[in-house]
Amino acid sequence: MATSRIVPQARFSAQARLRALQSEIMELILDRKLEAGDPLPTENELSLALGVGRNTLRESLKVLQALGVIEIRHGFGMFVAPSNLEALADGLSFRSRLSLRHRGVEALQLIEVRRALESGLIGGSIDCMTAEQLAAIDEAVTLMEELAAAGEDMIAASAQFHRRLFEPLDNELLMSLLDVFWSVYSKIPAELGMDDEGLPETVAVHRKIYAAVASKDKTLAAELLDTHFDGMRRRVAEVVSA
Amino acid sequence: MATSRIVPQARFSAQARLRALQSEIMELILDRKLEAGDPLPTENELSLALGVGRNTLRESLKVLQALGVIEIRHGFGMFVAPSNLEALADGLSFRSRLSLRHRGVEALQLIEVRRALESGLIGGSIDCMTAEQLAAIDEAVTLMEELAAAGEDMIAASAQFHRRLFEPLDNELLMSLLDVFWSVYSKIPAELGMDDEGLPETVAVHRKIYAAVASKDKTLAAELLDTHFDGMRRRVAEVVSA
DNA sequence: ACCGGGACATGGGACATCCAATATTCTGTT
DNA sequence: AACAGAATATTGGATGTCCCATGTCCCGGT
Repeated sequence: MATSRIVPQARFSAQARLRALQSEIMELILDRKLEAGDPLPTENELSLALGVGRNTLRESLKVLQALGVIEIRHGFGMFVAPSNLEALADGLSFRSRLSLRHRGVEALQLIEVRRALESGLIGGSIDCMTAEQLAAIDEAVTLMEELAAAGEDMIAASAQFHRRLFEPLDNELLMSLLDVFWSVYSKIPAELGMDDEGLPETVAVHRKIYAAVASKDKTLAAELLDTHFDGMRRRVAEVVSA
Repeated sequence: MATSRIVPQARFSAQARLRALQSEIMELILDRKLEAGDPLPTENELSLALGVGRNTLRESLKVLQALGVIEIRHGFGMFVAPSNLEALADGLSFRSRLSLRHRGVEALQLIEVRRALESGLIGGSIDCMTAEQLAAIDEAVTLMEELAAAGEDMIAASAQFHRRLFEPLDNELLMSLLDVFWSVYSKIPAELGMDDEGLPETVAVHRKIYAAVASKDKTLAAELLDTHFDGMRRRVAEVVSA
């Protein structure tokens, strides 16, 4: 191997090479102090700068796009993306669906993590909740009740409810995570052929949670969330084991 | 034939097309009832089956690889991947570094989420912890103490400690999330120019947490974790606001 | 009979070169 | 001044070609 190859990247495993390329692009963004919304060099410039073919570069760029690092606009250019973990939902969702074919372990894990997050953070959210935000939660519950009465799908309304529960924390990361979990969770009933989100009990629990939050009862709110997710967990477990 | 393909969802943005292609591949995996470790068709077969060029297909495949859906082995083939969210760390980590650069709010959000997760799940972990797992935690604390005494870097040891705390739950999703958070968190001190993980107080807190876990005191363990992360939060907040 | 090395087949990795699709920007006409 | 269409820049996608990594298998040596 004394033949010191001129090749930029040594003969590391292919996976490592691709990741290295991605890292290089990210470093380039950080080095040039680009911020969200700023344009990146064009594909041609980048492929030249990094010494790789445009096609190889594009593979990395698409990955970065999927990871939510950059935004690619056809015919215009590439830009540093604003925060959003949405893309991760695809991978997670796929994995959960795959797991549901066996014993649903991943789906159950997802619910467990979500339970810990929501019941663990509700206290802090109650602390800094404004009257308007409380009213927005009330509104979401009311919408759920109406949809449930009409027998319509209320998964989206439920998501909005949970989202608004934690808006006071002003924590984008948490919001993104909740969105991801929700988008995965929303596919579970369809995959299992169950329809539990429409149950009147579910709506009632949400109403109770709202009441607890409104009365600033952190312990009760946390408990209710716990039982809510516990119920979900049990239902999924039942269907899967059947 | 492929030429006169009327392109079902043609007029959607290119982004949507790429995502659709990824979905098609995932559907294909699910339809064929492939499980983790099973081989996928070759790139050529897939590009033929899906009616796209091999290059385009590869872009999607690389994305799926990054999302942890498939595993690509050079010269051998592609396989349905076992669980691993490691790749997601790249995106998260990048974004956090981007935000640390000016505001550091995301760092605070990250710590908050981590606090909720760990203090919310420690109880369940204590419930199903074996003697061996407890011993492993003890070992991790001891390692931290030794490293701290020697004045060496103990971030990795700290990560191992937290990881072992939640091993009893056997929740891969949680483990992956903790890894992600840790990989981001480990970059915070460097990015902000602080060096707090080496403090003797930190080690002492970890020892106390171990003691609480060993005595099955869920409440105390959760409290200690809370204060631990709260301390972190305060230190980061100081540096950021300075 | 057993072991090892090398040829071979398979399949992913990388690149160059087209051309198509599309968003922005400029320009010319009204 | 305002609008329509052309020019341009940039990404999207397809194809062909070659390279290289990995696994398999045969064949020869021991």
